[in-house]
Amino acid sequence: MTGSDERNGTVAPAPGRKARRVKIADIASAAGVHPSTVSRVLRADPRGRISESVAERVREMAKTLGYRPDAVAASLRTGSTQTIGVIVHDIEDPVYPPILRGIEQRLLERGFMTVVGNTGYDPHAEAEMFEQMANRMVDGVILGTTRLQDPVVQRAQELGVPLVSVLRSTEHLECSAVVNDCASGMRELVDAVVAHGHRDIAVIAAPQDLSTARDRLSGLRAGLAAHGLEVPEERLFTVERMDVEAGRRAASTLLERRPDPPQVIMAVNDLVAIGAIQACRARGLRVPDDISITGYNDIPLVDMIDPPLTTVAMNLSEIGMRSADCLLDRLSAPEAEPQLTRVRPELRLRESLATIGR
Amino acid sequence: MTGSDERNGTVAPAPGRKARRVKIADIASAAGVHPSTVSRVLRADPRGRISESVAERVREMAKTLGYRPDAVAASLRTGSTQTIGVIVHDIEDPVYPPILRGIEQRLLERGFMTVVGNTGYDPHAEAEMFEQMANRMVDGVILGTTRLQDPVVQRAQELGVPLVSVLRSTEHLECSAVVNDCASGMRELVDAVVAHGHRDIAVIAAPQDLSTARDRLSGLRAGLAAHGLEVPEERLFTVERMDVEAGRRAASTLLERRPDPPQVIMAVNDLVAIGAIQACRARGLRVPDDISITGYNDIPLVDMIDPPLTTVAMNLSEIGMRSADCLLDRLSAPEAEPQLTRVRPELRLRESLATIGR
DNA sequence: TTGTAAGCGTTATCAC
DNA sequence: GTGATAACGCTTACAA
Repeated sequence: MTGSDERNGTVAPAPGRKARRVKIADIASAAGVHPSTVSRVLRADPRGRISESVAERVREMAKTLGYRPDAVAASLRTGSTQTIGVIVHDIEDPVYPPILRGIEQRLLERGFMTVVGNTGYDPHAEAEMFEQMANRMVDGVILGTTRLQDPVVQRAQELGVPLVSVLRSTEHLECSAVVNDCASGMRELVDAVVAHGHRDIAVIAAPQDLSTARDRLSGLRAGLAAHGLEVPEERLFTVERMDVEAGRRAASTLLERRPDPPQVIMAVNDLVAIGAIQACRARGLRVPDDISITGYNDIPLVDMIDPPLTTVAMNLSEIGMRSADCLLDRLSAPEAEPQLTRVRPELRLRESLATIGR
Repeated sequence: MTGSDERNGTVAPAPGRKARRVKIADIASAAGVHPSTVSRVLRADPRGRISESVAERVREMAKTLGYRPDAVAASLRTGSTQTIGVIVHDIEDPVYPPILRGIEQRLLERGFMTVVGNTGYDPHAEAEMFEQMANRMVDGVILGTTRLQDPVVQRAQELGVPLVSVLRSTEHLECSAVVNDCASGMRELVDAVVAHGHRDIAVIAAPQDLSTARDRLSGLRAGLAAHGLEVPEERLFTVERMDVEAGRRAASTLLERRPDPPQVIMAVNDLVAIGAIQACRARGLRVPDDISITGYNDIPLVDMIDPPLTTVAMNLSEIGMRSADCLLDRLSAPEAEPQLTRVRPELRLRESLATIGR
């Protein structure tokens, strides 16, 4: 029974299906006014002032007839769909859901809907998806798959499609971006690692064509440099994809290569860190007694794994909301200069990082 | 450079912005044919057969001018947006991303886009969201928030909007649904619990207005009955929301109520189970030495927590794909009878379930 | 095989 | 204040 009273007055469509949809013209003739008047009333158009009596009658009629505006027709006329597109690599990657939630929440407040597309890490799919969305279905795009040089960003400029990059940015900030402040997060993490007595540090990084991966590595190096340390060549490894399996393989390689394991493995993200933990265990190392591991992201449940993972928590839903704000700004001011917004993350110290007696 | 050759022939819009968008009429006059001919060529309309020479010329022109079809205009004309809506409670709930991925993947293959909406567990938001989507923006809806009696399902019928329920179903199958086979999953789990020697079993269930919650509880009872067991009133608890916090509170209450803890707590899902683990620990109980815990869902990382959680893995992406298939079927055959599809889950035995010596 | 013309439902811009 | 009218860009009978 909840909410059913909201539909009071709605004429149930005759059981003989497919009741023709009520349109503005129907309301107009029922209320004895012109369609344009109805339109003005329903959109509360501030220009054409309508007498309250007519407005009342029209609203009444609209409700009685069960009028539902046709968003497609309105879009064709106005050139705006009140919809924005979000492109992500893989919605199962735990960084995306909180971002999407932030985006969606903010957009909904402003009357926008959100269409989502997965690329499955395929640049071709990404381009294709963008084209589809750009074909007038969306008013703008939030790109969560941005590479340092990204053809999609360029294409968006060609087409004049408002675009904001989220989570990553392009090399020369060709478009506005809202990112995590990876460098500062990494520095805090490095400070903690060093403060725990670690000196022999191995790193599992990711391909440097992603700004996140690059910022994390450079932040890490900067942090170490501040302590007079560095990452020797043979302690630096790279994964192609940032998942558990890749982390496991990289850590295995890492542990094979030298007889003595490092004191700590700093992974480019939590999934890779988890893979590293598994690889260490597989070789009989205890974590964190024999070797410490750090991640990045603080994805759900990493505080519950064994051992709880030391990591850096991005403020993902905030990043999402900011990117939505940013896109909405661009819709109203398309010519504005691209802006880079950095959202600060927070260090999460947990048991996977042990203190080393010196 | 990848893929840029695909845009060969595209005339870069003059730097003097806002190049008017190329439309079918432009191609028509450029190619010296009628717009309708262009339309037929571009949609590869099988009826109006076009001479290959004209077709060739038109395609050529379209490419040269950088034509991009206007999806909105086409939708207004055809009445189809090639878009479907998915409504979920909270995209951060880990059950949804794999489902969305399955849905999106399948729909994309068939040329559909996916718009997603979060309700935040608010029935009013759910109804609102459905109305928005139904206002001609989508060809159909996949509902992931279905309650046993769901006004949205009824509303979809009124409006003639094709709708498929995913993950849950309505009481009397008013619409097609693709669900996990909760009952059979629970039975398998109960068999395992009993086989491990447990007899004193506490249950944290969820409100029975969700079909999943109901099916799990009835499956659990049926499973126990098969072993001549039951859940006494004082061992049955209910959480309002299925998250960690609620699980923690329920388990605390449970442990307070009787001096002796049960041998095992079977939680309605993994998050609740994790809350239960935390509550047990907070009261000084070791898991699984002093008390066993089981979950349901096998969300990411529950195999990595301490202790690894015994649970049941739904086949979520398959559920997603099937629901997409089901919706597409309904688009072509709207009058078909509602179908219930059950997808079988798999038991995941892990350390959180200990063997009890008898 | 191709052209003609009539919309799809809405809103913007005029007039009155 | 309200009405008339013309698009928005595309598709599709129907004609030729």
